[in-house]
Amino acid sequence: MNRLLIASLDRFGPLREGVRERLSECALTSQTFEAGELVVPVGERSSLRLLARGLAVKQSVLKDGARQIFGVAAPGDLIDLAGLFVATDYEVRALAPCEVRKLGAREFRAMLQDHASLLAALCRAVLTEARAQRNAMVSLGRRSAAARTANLFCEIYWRQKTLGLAKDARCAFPAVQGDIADALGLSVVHIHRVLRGLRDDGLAVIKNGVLQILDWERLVALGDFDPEAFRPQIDEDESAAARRSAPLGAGA
Amino acid sequence: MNRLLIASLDRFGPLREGVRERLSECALTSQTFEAGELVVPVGERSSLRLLARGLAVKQSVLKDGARQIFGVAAPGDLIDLAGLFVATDYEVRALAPCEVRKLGAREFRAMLQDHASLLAALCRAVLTEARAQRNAMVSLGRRSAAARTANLFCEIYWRQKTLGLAKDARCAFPAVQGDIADALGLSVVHIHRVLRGLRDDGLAVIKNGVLQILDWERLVALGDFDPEAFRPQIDEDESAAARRSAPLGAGA
DNA sequence: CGTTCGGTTGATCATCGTCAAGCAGTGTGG
DNA sequence: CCACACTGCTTGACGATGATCAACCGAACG
Repeated sequence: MNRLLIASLDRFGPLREGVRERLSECALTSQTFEAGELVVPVGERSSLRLLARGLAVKQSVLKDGARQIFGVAAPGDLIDLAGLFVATDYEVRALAPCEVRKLGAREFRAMLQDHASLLAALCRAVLTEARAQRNAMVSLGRRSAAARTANLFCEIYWRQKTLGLAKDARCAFPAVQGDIADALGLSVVHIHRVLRGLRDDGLAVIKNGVLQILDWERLVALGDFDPEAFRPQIDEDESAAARRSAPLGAGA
Repeated sequence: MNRLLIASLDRFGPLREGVRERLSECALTSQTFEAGELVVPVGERSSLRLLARGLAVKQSVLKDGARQIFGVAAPGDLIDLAGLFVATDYEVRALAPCEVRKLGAREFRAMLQDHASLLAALCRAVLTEARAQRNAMVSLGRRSAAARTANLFCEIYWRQKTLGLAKDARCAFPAVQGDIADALGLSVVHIHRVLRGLRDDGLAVIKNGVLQILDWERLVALGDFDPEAFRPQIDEDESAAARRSAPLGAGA
């Protein structure tokens, strides 16, 4: 039951052995959400929530009703890192039916006190999130509408592919055009035009919540995509050393 | 000599007493940079660098020569957090003459092993950076050129004011129009027009590297500025408890 | 004294947003 | 079974925001 959580934290590892045991003994509450439901509200205090299944977005709704999406969460992602020490400043909303596993706040905070390697893993997870955000900032600030869209499609596909969630150049992306618009700082109408452009040019198609990559190379070139921006920020030396001393990483 | 570093980390505290002692014994190398000089190159491995004096920007230069600025660093900021566990993905460049104090990588990493409270402080610092980035994402994605500029001016002024670096509604902001453009995802020409607009409307003026706020209320309203986005992500409960048990925070 | 850098201005143009309308699929209640 | 409403997609017309191009100015500097 906790294997996924441990494997996910291990992505940002190395986790010391004591933590794994302790984590595997923890009670996780599992919750499911329908598409469109609010998974984490703004102002929530974090309790280490893991997205186990489905897709969700981290977003903020502005005073004037506009929305900005900060990132898309895939299975294995910790979705309330922003609330680690204070209340979250964004909300999480399900894009598709989701399963979320949650560690109690008290238990979680107690573990943080005892286990530095857990804190280190979380720190790396936050760094990874920050890096992905910087990629999005480049898109928002300096890339054309088509390039932004291509970059987002590359991200969505690439991340799911590394999780084994893509096949035949297809993966899930159950976002409506309004979601894509709010992720890329564009209008719905314009997103529609860009989408048609990508389809006409044979780069990618999105249909019925499924993203199909037609020409990966050209999509990467158009979107200036760098997979490095989404790699977990693990320390190569340290993690290699840890793997030697404690063989067997709980595979993803 | 190390007092500033300790005070700065304490902003993200609480730091346990042992860490403070250990930090105060560490040798810091101090470096100065002229305006325009490269302070931290891309791909550098972090060694806990503190901006002690001056202003700098965190930025990335794209393949096509375009530039995106991710944030402005003020005195007391840790500027190479992105490289905590891997190589930095952005560079840091001095906006004004800067003084940077740097802890050696080996020493720093050794301390991280021993002192969980230092790691926690760094984690909070990273969370703070991530939150500021999200504010910038909202600007880039959903705010007009004038609102973006107003928001940036509010940030620059507010942060320096909380450090005691502003007086008479003035603070340092030695950025050329091209810098502001690259921070806000706009062109130099357009920034110039926005700047003139803000001046004509009596909101703010920037001249000779000095930002002068003329009407804070209206600037905040125009920029939809929320100071919360820049508050250090300390845990209110924990830090209060720590202050009780270990009175005396080395004041900023 | 020429060069460079930054600021300023105007003219023109492209990207993208807004408005408006129509269409398809889906669910709902009469 | 059939309006009806609702949501999301599509398309066109129009306009605004902001980019690009070009030129000039002033200050700093070698």
